[in-house]
Amino acid sequence: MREFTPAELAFVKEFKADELHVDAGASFLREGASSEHLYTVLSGWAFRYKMLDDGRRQILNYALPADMVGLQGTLMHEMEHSVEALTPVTLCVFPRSKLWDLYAHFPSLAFDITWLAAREEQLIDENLVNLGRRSALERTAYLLLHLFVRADEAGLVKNGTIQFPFTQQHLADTLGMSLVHTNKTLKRLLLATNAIRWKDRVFEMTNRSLLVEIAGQDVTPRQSRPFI
Amino acid sequence: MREFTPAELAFVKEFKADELHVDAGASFLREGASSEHLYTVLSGWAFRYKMLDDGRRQILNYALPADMVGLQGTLMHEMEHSVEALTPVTLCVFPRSKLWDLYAHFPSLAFDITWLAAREEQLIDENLVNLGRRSALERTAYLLLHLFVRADEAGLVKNGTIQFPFTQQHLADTLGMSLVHTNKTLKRLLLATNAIRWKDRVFEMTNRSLLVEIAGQDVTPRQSRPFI
DNA sequence: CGGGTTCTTGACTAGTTTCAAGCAAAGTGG
DNA sequence: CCACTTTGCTTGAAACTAGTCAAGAACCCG
Repeated sequence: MREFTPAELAFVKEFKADELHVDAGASFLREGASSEHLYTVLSGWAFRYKMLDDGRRQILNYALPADMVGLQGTLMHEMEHSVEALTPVTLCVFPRSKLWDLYAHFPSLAFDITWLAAREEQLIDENLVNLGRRSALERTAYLLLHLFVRADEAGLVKNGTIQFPFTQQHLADTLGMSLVHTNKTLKRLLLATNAIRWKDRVFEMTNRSLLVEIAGQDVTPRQSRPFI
Repeated sequence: MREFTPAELAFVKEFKADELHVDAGASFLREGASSEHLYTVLSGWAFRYKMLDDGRRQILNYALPADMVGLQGTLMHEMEHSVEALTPVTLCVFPRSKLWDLYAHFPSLAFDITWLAAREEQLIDENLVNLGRRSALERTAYLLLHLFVRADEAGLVKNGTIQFPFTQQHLADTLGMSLVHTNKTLKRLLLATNAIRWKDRVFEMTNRSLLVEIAGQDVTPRQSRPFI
């Protein structure tokens, strides 16, 4: 992450109106609502999702510490997706009203926000390829790889191991598959290959290169990124 | 689209380094390349896509007049997707080097760029839900609705009719389905419902509300948008 | 120790891909 | 102007993949 100038730092400090704690399972941004705020995740996992009228849910992406959510709602009239806390989450709150000041006076920060938006788009693009063009097994392997790398970037991996807050239902809703089929695919991945371990909310990649081979493509971590 | 101030207008004019013509079928931005330029589509259709190593292709989204492509490649080190002209396309070229000047001196334009990025994200989000959670029939109906509305926004619809440049392979690669199944689904949509007509590259929506009913959700057009 | 949520499994059904072949329209070159 | 090739569309059958239903096991929490 790049260094701030003192002026930027002062502004960002003031920009940060508040800190917000959200319980696991609570949606703090909702589709259809016009959001007054923009958030940066300081700790915990959240996910962006959309629901269809009949209850089908699609998880679009996950947000980890240093990720920003709610920009769409701030720029457009209303949110087109919801965001739910997967674990207890701490958020940094930016009032929408100050976003314009930021653009007017701190172009470097404005640039960073655009960077973050472009990065988010990149992640969804990858997810889209995953759903559209990969088989269930490849898809699942790729998602796990993706989540592992992102958790690693956020510093959540400790000796090859992460605290993994997902239920299989979450993965199913991310992968666009049914719960049952996700379970069976996961089992195939676990037993047949032994490339991963996942038990009691703890996830471990025991054979990364094998997982990469199954996924058909590696996921490379970001070198640097802005943090606002 | 909002009005520019004279100063903005002057800058944008100068910013526009060049105009570029691309033949149908040519990829003018490529995954893995570091792009020196940012483009705005002035006329024609293009599409963003990603390829897997074995040749599978996923189309991520389409770009119509007034849409911007290549922002990711300008901000990041390299492009993570390619862009191909679907019809002959006219592009407006912005040199990457001037993007920073734009942010520094024209915050309103910077804001517009962020708006466009957020809008693009919104579209991919919708596409993701479509692939992940809708059946083949719903999915196809929704895509056609989506394309029709966007073409309409861009002023390409003339008495309920558009020049439709897609092959069924394009739709298949957008929908994440095989060509054969796309063909059969399309036929089901055509015959069983009579909600659309598509022949000789000309597309017509003969029964919009029925199509909406099949898709399970309507697509509402944008009211206003920036254009750079 | 319940009672709820999550995970697991098998059997059955529905949806989708693959393969293969034929057709139609458009484009190319002798 | 007519073979000939190419590209895109269409169709049926067979094989495979994924979803649904149902029920039981395991786990977690108060």
